Amino acid sequence: MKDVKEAMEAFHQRLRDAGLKSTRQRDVIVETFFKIDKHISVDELLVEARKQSPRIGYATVYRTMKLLVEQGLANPRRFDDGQTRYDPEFDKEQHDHLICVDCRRIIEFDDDEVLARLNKIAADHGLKLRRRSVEIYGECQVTDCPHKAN
Amino acid sequence: MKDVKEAMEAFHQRLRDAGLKSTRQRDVIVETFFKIDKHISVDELLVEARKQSPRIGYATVYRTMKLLVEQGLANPRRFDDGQTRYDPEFDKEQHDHLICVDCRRIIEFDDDEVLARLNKIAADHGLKLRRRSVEIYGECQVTDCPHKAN
DNA sequence: CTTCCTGCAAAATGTTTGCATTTAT
DNA sequence: ATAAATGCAAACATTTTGCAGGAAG
Repeated sequence: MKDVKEAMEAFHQRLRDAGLKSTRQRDVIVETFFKIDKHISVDELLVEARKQSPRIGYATVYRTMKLLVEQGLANPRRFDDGQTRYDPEFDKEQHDHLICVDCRRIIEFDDDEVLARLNKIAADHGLKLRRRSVEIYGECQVTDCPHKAN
Repeated sequence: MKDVKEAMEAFHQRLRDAGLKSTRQRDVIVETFFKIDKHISVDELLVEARKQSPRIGYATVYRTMKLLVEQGLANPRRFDDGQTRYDPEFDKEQHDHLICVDCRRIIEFDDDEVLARLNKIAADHGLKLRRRSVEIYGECQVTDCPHKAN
């Protein structure tokens, strides 16, 4: 997320629009989420948020992330490790993921050619593409993968 | 799966190669899995398998599916509904999925152009594609979607 | 007769919910 | 004042594990 302030404003606007309340906990969680700007899990987010506000509980993080998803500001992702992770989704194209099976490194990509083709495939089946999820799992061919030895 | 017999033979061969045992339960589960040939969940598989062998437990189904996955005869999939489902993977190209968000219908597809592009993307990042997961979520544009009304 | 497998129940995850209390509007 | 949010613990759903007994090689 390039502009955390902008994201927070969008968030507050959505809260107002929905008649929901702005609270310290939500602000801490959401701001942490946008600042970190990586594929963060609820566990990790809780740890970070507690540095700001130590009494925050799991439930609040879950509820806040659900809210962000509903408001279109975050996307839940589930890769191969059983944890739901979240991506900021604000002023940004949807993107896809390349995951190293050796070190679990996650690389984002966005490829017009793939997307165009997926649109065509959907259309050929009478559907309109609303959302897609493209993940490539690969193994390192170079020696820069820190966990390659495993 | 076109040829269940062939699939079972492959399964038994893998068991032998790995020094594992062939049991009634495994046979029932695996044969059911290959016969059904759809994206089946553990729950559904257990129900079906118990028609053949009523005392089969959850754990055995989980363990058998894990085994099939390890042996490369099944692929776990997780779409948007929180359940792990399995696809047979035998003598068959890996394929991808188009999911109708209105009726949850799942259409399989396999597109060389997409695959070629994904291979290139992986290579460009120094990885070798080992596996991919491509899902398109779309909404019906025609009137043949049974749950469109929802 | 040894090793592996099964079924059960218990444990371990990850996530959601109910409720009394607190907080924002 | 009212409605919504929090934190805690309990409930849930799914998957994994420990173990005693049973079956396969």
